[in-house]
Amino acid sequence: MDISRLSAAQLDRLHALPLFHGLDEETVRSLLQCPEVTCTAFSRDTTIWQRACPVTKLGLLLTGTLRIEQCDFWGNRTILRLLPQGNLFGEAYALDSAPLENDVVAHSEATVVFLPVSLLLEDASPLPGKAGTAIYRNLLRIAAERCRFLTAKLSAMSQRSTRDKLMAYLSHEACMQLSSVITLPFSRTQLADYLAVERTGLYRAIRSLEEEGYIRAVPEGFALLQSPENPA
Amino acid sequence: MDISRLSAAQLDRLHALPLFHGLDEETVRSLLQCPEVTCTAFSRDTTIWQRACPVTKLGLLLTGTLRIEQCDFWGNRTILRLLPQGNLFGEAYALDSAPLENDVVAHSEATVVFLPVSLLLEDASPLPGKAGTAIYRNLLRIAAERCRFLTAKLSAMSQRSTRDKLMAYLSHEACMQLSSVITLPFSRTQLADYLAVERTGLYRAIRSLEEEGYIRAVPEGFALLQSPENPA
DNA sequence: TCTCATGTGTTGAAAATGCAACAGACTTTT
DNA sequence: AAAAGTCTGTTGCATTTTCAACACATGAGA
Repeated sequence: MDISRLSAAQLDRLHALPLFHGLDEETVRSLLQCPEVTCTAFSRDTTIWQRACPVTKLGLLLTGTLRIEQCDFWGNRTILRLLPQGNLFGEAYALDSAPLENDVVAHSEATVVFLPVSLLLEDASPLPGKAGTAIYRNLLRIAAERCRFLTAKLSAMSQRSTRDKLMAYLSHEACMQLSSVITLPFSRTQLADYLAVERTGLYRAIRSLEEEGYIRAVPEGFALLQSPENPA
Repeated sequence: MDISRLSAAQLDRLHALPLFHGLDEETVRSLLQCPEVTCTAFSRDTTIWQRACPVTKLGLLLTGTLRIEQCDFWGNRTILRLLPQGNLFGEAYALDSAPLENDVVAHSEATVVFLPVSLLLEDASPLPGKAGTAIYRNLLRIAAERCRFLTAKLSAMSQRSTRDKLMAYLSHEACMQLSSVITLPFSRTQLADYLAVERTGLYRAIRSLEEEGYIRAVPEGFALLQSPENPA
């Protein structure tokens, strides 16, 4: 699919991505019109990239959802995460010329814009100096944010029990949302998947924390209580 | 402590860091001699950075070990990880002006060189054009590698059982080491901490995988077997 | 309206995990 | 050479987690 066939709304959405922050519209447009920039539509369950393949392009997921999968040594497949619309993917591999460690599959119909890293980073980049620096800075921001997110998740997941994972997660969310009353971005079922615990076990943990007065369920989320209030 | 009081060996070690890859010695030396670059010695258990403080410098751990800690909403402290000599730290926060989410403490006596990000990234950076680009590229590489590492660890930790965490870890190591016979970088006790599982549970998992013929213990590591060889 | 699918919340029983305690091998210190 | 410390590997037992099976509410579609 040709990049020029994208709708104006799609181009606007592309331009609004954090990757292009600080770049003027004209620069982005001319970048996207380079012949090396491609746009492909994938139908459901099509493999976009496979493990071990060298990644030289950044992927910009314009529409649809992708699935990051992994097969282990013995052939067992796991779904690592779903990538919603608007996300950048592959940057951790493309920026470091590292072989891909998992498979990227279209989870629904999806449209992806591929941007060769050489266009952005090489000395041959067509970007004028200022714009090149802005892209670098944006990429660094994106990578830094990803690291912080992964570290936070890892610190919750390092807890031994479901109960402690939940507490770590809530605690972190309270910091992020700057409030001791927090709104969950997930359903409870999704929260269980996110924390990689059994849904039913999560319910049990919620109940016991409530009974001990550490948290209180509120619509859409939880309130964190400073110390046990109504000990049984 | 003045940067100029560092020994030649220490300067060499600094220069060899991935952050300065591709930069000539002269550039690195002049960068380090900027008055904004500082070097501090910390004694054991001193807090270097505290949660929520704005981080504007990269830390280069020249000697010693640091400890990354976290306190949750209810005051429980956890050690997230230890940072060995030679590591860069704080970059995920400094590069994105994000407030720190945990505490950094000297685990042993430690020497740290602080490099304000403004020296590296701002338009006012004293680095000549080429060198500035090289630093950007190095920072991106470092961040990308960190992301890949964290993602890999997260994918092992997302497994529900100790057994599956171990299999995921071994499977990944086999890929990295390009061999089905892998060398562990840890003792088994450390491996248990790394995977955030009980040491004794890990032993049980190892035994059962061995009995079922999936793996075989070899000196310093494990051999992965394609399929059950000696089913009980 | 009825059905089908999906999310919520609960439970009992089986299996896995975490904990505490132990014995042996090996090092370092005294 | 004895003592103290650390790392390995094992086990029993209490607790937690998972699994499978429920009942119930809600929303979409026929």
